[in-house]
Formats: sequence, C-alpha cells, structure tokens
Amino acid sequence: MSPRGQAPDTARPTTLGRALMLVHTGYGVRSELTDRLGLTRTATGTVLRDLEHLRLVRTIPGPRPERGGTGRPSHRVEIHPDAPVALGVQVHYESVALLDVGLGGVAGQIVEHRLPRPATPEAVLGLVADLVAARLATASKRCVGLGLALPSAVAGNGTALAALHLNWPVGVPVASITGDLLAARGHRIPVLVGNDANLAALAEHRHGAGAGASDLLYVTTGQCGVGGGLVLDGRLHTGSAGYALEVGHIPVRPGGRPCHCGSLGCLDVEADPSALLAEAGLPTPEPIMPAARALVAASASDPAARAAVLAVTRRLAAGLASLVNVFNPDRVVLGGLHADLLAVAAAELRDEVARRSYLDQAARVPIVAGRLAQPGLLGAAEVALQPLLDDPRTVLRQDRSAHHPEYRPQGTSS
Amino acid sequence: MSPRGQAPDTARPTTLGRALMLVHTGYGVRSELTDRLGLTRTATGTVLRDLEHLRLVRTIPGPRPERGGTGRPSHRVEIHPDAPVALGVQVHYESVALLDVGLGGVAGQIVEHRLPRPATPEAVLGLVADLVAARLATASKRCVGLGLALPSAVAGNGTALAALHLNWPVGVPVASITGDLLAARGHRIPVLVGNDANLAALAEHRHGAGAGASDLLYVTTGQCGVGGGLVLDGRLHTGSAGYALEVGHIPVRPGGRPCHCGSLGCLDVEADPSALLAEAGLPTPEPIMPAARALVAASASDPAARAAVLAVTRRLAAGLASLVNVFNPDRVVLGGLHADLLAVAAAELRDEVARRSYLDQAARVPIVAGRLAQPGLLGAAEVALQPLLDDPRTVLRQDRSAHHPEYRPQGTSS
DNA sequence: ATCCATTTGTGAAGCGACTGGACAAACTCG
DNA sequence: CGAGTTTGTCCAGTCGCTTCACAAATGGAT
Repeated sequence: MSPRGQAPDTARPTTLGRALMLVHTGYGVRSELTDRLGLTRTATGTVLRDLEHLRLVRTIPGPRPERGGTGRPSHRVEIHPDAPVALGVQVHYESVALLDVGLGGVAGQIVEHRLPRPATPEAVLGLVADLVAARLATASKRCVGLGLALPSAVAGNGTALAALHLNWPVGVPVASITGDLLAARGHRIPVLVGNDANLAALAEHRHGAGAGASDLLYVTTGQCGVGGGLVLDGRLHTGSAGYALEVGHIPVRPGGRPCHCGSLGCLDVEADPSALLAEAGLPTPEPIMPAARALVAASASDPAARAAVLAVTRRLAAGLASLVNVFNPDRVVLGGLHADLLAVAAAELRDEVARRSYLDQAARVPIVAGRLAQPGLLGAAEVALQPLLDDPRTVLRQDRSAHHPEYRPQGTSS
Repeated sequence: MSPRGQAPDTARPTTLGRALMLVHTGYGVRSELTDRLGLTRTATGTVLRDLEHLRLVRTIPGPRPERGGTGRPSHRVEIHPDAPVALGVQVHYESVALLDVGLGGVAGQIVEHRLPRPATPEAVLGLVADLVAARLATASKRCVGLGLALPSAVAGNGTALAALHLNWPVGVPVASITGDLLAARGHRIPVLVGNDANLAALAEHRHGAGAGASDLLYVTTGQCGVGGGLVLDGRLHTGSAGYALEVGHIPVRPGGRPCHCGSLGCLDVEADPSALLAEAGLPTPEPIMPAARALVAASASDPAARAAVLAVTRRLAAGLASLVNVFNPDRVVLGGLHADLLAVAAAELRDEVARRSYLDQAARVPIVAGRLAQPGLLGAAEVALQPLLDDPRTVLRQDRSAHHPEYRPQGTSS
C-alpha cells in the first residue's frame, strides 16, 4: 500500500515524480533541477539515472548553445522521445475534440467531430470511445490514460453533476461509462473526468500564462456560462466533492438578467458570449463564439460594440473582484472570450477590479490572458498524466506488467 | 537547509510532526496513530519513542477504561505535562485577551485588558508586550511562540493591511514591532500574526466543530464586519499575500446598505451585529454583541425581532451560498453571532443556502455552529505551535540553543 | 482455569533515499 | 596555459522506514 520508506498520508509526489514534473514543465537545465528539487547533485544524478532507465527522460551532456556563466556547463535534460503520452478529450456543445499530449506538453494533431444528435450521454461517450479507440490503434507511443473535459461540474469519481447545456441528466457516471466502452473496444486505460474550466486552469498553470503562480485563479467563458479554476501549489483545487470554482453564480449586477439558478444578474448570464451579443442588441447565432469575437474586434471602431464590450467587461470585473477578495491569488488568467475582452479593454478591466478590490494588495494582482490554444484539451491530458508525474515508477510498473509479466525494472544498484 | 533525507520543496510536516499533530488533535490510541500515520507498528514505535524523548508525549501502557474489541488493548498516548505551550493574543475593538495554550488544546486562564485610548499600534502592541512579558515571567512551561489575532487582513510577513476599525494606518508591521517590544523586555520568541477569523477557522478545525473536515469553510461575525477562514487539508489557506477569505464584500442584497468599500449590500454591512440591530430598528450600543445576542434570544417570542433575525439570516445564507459554490467545502462552521442565528433559525438558513446552491451536492453541505468559546485566541496560539507540529525536533533544538546569546528569532512566516 | 484466536508492541536485519566529502570533468577568464 | 569556478560521479555513511519473527495482553469458548 505505502510506496516504500515514505509516509503515504496525503498522496504526494515522489521525488522521481517531482523531477519529472520539473522537466515536464520546461526546466531543462540539470543544475536548475538540482536547485528546485532541493537535493544534492549526487541525489539528482541518481534520480535522473532512474528516469533515464524508465525511458522518460534523456540527458544531453553536450554543451549548451549559449550560456553566460563561468564553470562547467550543466547538462540538458529533456523528455525522452519514447515517453508515454496521454489523450485529452473535450466535449463542447457542438463537437468533441481529441488530442494526444506527451510529457512536456507536446501535442499531436487535434481530431474534431460533430456531436451526435441528440447528444445523449451514451451517444456522446460512444463517439468519444470510437475516436479514442481509433487513435489508440494507430498510436506509436504508449498511452497512460484518457482525460475528459466536460462543460459540467464533475464529482471526484468522474460523475457529471450538471451538464445542463448538454441536456444530460444529473449524475452521469462519465468515467465509468467511458471506461466500459473503451474496455469493450479492447482498451483498458484509466479515464479521468473534469470540468473544462478547471482543467484549462491546470493547463495554463503547467504550460501557459499561469506558470509559476502559487495561487492561480483562472476564469473563462466558452459557449455559454462562465467557468473557473484554481490551482494551489501546483494542484488543481476541486473542492471536497469536485465542484469547486463554480463561479457562474456570483452576483455581478443587481437586478440583471434572470439566471436558471433563480437569481438575477449572475456572472453566468452577464459575462458570457450571449450576454455580450445581447448587450449590443444582436441576435445569438449558432455557433456563438465567432460572432462574439467579431463584436469584440469591431469594438475598436464601432461605439455601440465598444459600449457593449465595456458593459460586459465591467461585470466580469465585478466577478473577478469578488473572487480575488476571497481567494487572494497571485495571478489571474483569463481564457476564452474573456481573454479577448482583456485584449481590447485591459485598462478598464484592471481598473474596475482594482476599484472593487478590498485591499491595495488585491488591486495589484496581475491579470493576464491565457496563452494556450486548447487549454481544456491540454488540461484533460494533464490530469491523465498526473499519476505518472506523481509516481513514475509505480505507473510504469503497472503498465509494463500488463504486457510482460516477468519484466522487472532495474533498481538503482546495478 | 533541507532537513535530512527529505525533499524540502513544499514545507511539509515531518512524520514526527504528523504524529504529534494527531495526538494534539485528540487521537490518543496508539493503534489509531499507526493507522492514521500509515506506518507499521514498528515505525510508530520509534516515532513515539522519539516524541517521548523530546518530552512532548507520554504513553500509558495501562489498560483502557472501556473497550469493545478482542486482542491486546492498545496503549494510550497523551501530551506530556512538560510539553511547551504557546501564547495566543487577540486584539478586539475594545480589549486585548491573552491565553496560554498547550499542545492538545489545553488552555490556561484568559487575561483580558481594556484597550488603551487612543488605540494606536504602538499603544496596543505595547500593552500586548507587557501582558506577554508578565505571563512569560511567571510561566512554568517553555513557550514556543506568540500568536496574534487581529481584526484585519494580515500579510504573510505579519503586517496588518487594513485594521480599519481600529483606525490603524495601512501596513503596520505588527509582527516585527511586537517582536522588538518583546525583545526589549528580554523575551525572544517568534511572533506570528493572523486575521482573527482565519485563526478561528483553524482552531475550530483542530479542536472544534470543524474536526476532520478536509475543506472547512468558517464564517463569523464579531464586533463589526464579517470574517471567514478556509482550512484545506489541515492547513490554513491564507492566499498568496495573506488576505484570502476576506468575505465581507460579497454582495448579498442588491441595493442594500452602503459599505465603506463603495458597493451596496455587502455581507459586511448586511450580516453583522449592527446590521441585525438596525434591521430591528434598534440603536447600536457599545458594546454591541450583548445587545445583538439579546435580540436573537428575544426572537423566540418577539415577532419583530424574529423578522429582523430572519432577514439577516437570509443575507448570511446568500453569502454562504456564494462561498459554497466557489469553495465546495465539506463542512461550514459558523462562529460569533452567526452561530446564534443558526441556533434560532437553522432550518431557514439551511433552506436558503440550499435554494441558492448551484448543485444538489452543495445543498447538502453540513452547516454547524462553532464549539469553541475563544476560537480566535486558540487559533492564534495554534499558529504559534505550528512549527513545533511541523517539525518538533528542529524547533526544540533551536529552542535549546536559544539560551546562547547569538540566537535570533525569525520575524514571521506563513 | 485453560487454551485459542486476535490484536498489539518490540527487536533484528535490510533497503531505499538521501547527505557529505573527495575527486574528475568542463568551461571562462586573465 | 593555468587559475578559478561550476558541475557530475564515486564512496561511505545516516535516517526513516519495511519485513519478519516473536513476545505480551486481552476476550471468548471449553
């Protein structure tokens, strides 16, 4: 049960895992790894040798292209080309996207497919299983798991709690259904499910605009509604039941639009694409995002569009201020349409958040746009990679023993 | 720098510390310690032997008073009578309270003193230093630190960011000032400062109604304004700058009372004692709490009082629902006057929170009253004990060397 | 009372992760 | 070219934990 020589109270990463995580998140200089791990050079050496034996990492002793300091140059460490990958899947309102992501965040080709209609759980997850199976059949690298990003609150056990906009019933056990469908197609891989905004937050923290933040708040809006995520100490904060950061129902406009939750003026209905279009007096087409983006772009010249953008930006700012006052993040990353709003109304957004912040310190929180094209997909893959990043040895041992029962990965002593 | 044979990345408790924490929080059966630590009986044995040598713990092999199961009965483990204590100080609006708290949460006698007028930082902290020095001079047990609970947001370095109601300027370096004042009186102990509601949350988690919760949300109101705290995985979440859980400015009533933050209808001005009295059309006396408590008590028979209580309860519920939706706690503990409201209007409060909760799961969060008489005071002592609970060996080693003249206490941390 | 099943504490041996010291390797700078 | 600096590796420990074996302490069945 317990790994070995380690206390297993809170599942926390092995040193091997921490080292792999550092390489995964872009630290490629060996001496830097030594510093960040807080180990001696000797210990870092054995850790890297182990990771190399596991074919997760390789070190290049060759000289670095350009360096400043004196002394012997440090080796470069990079993800091994044979290292396993994870699959990320995102269920949107109209489509399903699939992407294979390796350690280091290197992504393959996105496959996208329209949602079947009606988009029942069975139909959607059947499609997901088909796409995944097809990808696995042709994959050259081992796949350690599947991550699934849903536009819904998701419980810790992989159950969709409120995929309202997909018209799913409450409590669809997505993880187990998908696992069964994959098993029926001959693939047995772990399936992890999460809220898309949560997962996007994780991805931005690992590989994007949130890198290095210790308390990262992420807020985004996609098709409809507003989602959020919080990354604390490098771990996604999902709350006790998995529905943390359901930020859509923060009141941001007294007497505003009615929300399906029963209140008026929730963030969900005041700062999403349809709210922006409505503010400009425009109809809401399908799909909605291009129209909303066009409106934001038009705001550079069109005063009416500008007014709508500013109105929505103000309400977004009110919601952000509430969250900043409560979470005290050291960085705020905006995704989806909110990143577009930030691009055209950064000053207004930051001023309004600062004005509504309780403390001077809160007013100085950096608010930046996300840097990733597909943060939800990447985050989904990221959670599938998580066990590997926590404890590479155990994951690979299990993985190998499925194929070669007698295989024994060599320990440190030769 | 690093302890020894352990990775020092995120400061996390030693196994010795984890064991001490368990005894500290009331686990007194040795076999239970073995289970909770996730260690073998052998390892638990050596850990306890070490703690015993440090005179932090003692084990009583004698038979337990009453047991059910078969087999050899397990030893009892309890805090050693010689174990060190910590001092907790709480600055209220009209008084300062001081309490010495030992491991296990055993508290001594509270000393209370009226605030000097004007209550400048120098005057207040001078009084604190006098009280602490007097207590240290007569103390029989070693004191590992002083915790200071303030009605203000507090930065990680022990600086009061917004002691508005004390009329303090922004940015009083409370920890360092108090440390210097104590040093001038011949006492060199670490001083840690925190927000009173934050610290109360920690105390309720360790020794009160929040015990065992993995994601504990605490909300309270004292003299004026509403405070909160969040305990995640047994650690106080203070945010990156220390002002997390400033919950007072969540909007709970569109068009409500004006708040000093500039908005209308903030939780701070809608769910504190003066809001309750105002709702009932009563004046706000000094001190305010007895009057507010009397009003809550009167609500059993007086319809007008009842109406005021229900109005404030509804607004509190609105704030709680917002917080529950974003934090997804597995328990909510109410302190101060909010606990009184819960006592007389539990059904109404819970129903309203459930109604405003986004998810069914959120609606089922247990909402309970705090159990501690002086949670802020206890929590202050708790953070002063924290280094001991994280790494008993190092703290006691430093403590021994404190008799050497060149010892320098750290200002603060966490 | 006696034996048995069960649970708990303890000693011996060993392993894995890490440290510290010593040394060789690789680079910059003068 | 050598001096100074930084880096990787070998060797001998240490520390925290495990496994195995056994003794101690109970309740229950006989």
